[in-house]
Amino acid sequence: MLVETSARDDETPAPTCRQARPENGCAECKVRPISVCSVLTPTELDELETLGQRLTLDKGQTLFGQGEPAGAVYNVIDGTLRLSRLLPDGRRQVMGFALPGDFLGLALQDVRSVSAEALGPVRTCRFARKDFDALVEAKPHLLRSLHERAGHELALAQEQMLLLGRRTAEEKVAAFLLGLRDRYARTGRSSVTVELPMGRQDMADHLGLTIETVSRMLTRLDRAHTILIVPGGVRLVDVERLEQLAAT
Amino acid sequence: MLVETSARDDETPAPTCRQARPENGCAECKVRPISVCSVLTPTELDELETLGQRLTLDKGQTLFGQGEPAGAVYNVIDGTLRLSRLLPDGRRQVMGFALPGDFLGLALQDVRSVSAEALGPVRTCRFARKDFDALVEAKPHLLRSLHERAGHELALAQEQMLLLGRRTAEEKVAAFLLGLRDRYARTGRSSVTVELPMGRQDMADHLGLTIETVSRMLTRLDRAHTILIVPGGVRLVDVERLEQLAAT
DNA sequence: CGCGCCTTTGATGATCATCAACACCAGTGG
DNA sequence: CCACTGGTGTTGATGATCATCAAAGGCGCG
Repeated sequence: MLVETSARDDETPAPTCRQARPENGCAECKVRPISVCSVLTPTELDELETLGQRLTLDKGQTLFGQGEPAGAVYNVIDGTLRLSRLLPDGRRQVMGFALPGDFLGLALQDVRSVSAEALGPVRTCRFARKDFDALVEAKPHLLRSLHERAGHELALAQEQMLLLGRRTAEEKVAAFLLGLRDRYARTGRSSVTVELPMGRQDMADHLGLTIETVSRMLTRLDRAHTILIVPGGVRLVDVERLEQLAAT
Repeated sequence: MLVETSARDDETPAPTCRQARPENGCAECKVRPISVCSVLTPTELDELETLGQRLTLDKGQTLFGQGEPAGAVYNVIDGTLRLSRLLPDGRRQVMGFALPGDFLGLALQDVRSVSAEALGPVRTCRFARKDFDALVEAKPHLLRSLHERAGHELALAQEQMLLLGRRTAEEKVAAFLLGLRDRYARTGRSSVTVELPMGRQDMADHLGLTIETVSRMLTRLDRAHTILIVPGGVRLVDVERLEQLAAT
């Protein structure tokens, strides 16, 4: 989920991040085939390579914060980020999680509407808004690709609205697990074991529940042998039952 | 809210709709300045005019249904549409409402992910997907405009997720009324009286509540002199109080 | 070992859903 | 003219789901 906004001027460097040139070029980039870059020709990739900057975050670090000017866009290369919004009184809604291959800054807006925080070690490819805008201006097929991704985001957002508005706690958890499995599958990592890089509180804030309810629903599904809770994730034992719970 | 998908091949004509050539050209179109068409030059407008078709719906008629191939895109000229998604067991989530100036089919996808139904008499401008795609292909600035709108939709969708996941019933209703007022304001119709073309059930399905709760919250706000319920809508009496309830 | 953090589990309670009845209005036909 | 009907909205009584409050269990790490 890359629900994001974008920037106008150059950006204050992300507060606490190490930077480095990519150790290898875009041509060998692990996520190129599934990222926006997949629509670029080799020549265009060379162009892009001169603009991009590798940027690494450690667990808990903030890539950008809600309300900041959006001075850059990012490709996620490795790791997971939490995209969240805060209400003034501290209530939090997690809009989604960004996985490798996702693009942050799709909406090309000027102010961040969400914060992005690393859930573990994260590697990204950073482009200044100015540079990226020029590129988009010059390459309509890149814009087209961005727009297709935006359409996909919109669909995910709708799915999430349906979930938040009309599903029970158990259905929410089931749908979340299946959705995550599907996203992993599309990026190659297909498995009955679904890794959960986020904590229970993050899941709760994503599903509109409390941490206690998430925990209870997971143990309920576990006790019913629908899933099996394992360190760092869950194993989907009875996918059919999960799909029945999550029924679209 | 135009969260929508799009079409590939030509579309089966909307079930029960009268069709007619626009009685007057795009140049005089009431919503042109606020629609996607605002980015087109007079020459391009002429081009567009040969492609568009006026399409009128009566209250309750369906413009398109969830799961159908998306054979056309639409500009809403007049009236209000409800955009909704159904769960197999009948639970419904209203993703949003399309107002004059809104564009349906932003996402340029092949299958409709939501249904669009007229809440009253509606006039639209219809373009076959095929034609519109060709136009978008040829005019990058049109694509850019669509993308900007998509970004705006994404922001609205996020706002709605926050509302659905983390707000109380009273806050939901307050935020909904303010949001509607703001949308009316942007399209010119600014007023302290907010028209509510949708029924209570539609509001409930939009806010993740039941019809009874919506009704109760409205009367509660009315009794507290925060709003005044009037035929066909509400008058916002204490906007400050509403904003405090809706606090972003 | 012991401290901090996250998660789980239990007891209680509030919000909102459900069930039920009634009011209101428009349209229809006696 | 008015009773009748169906649709929509309001109000009240009751109840279920999920939040809140509280405490203990597990785990990594200094």
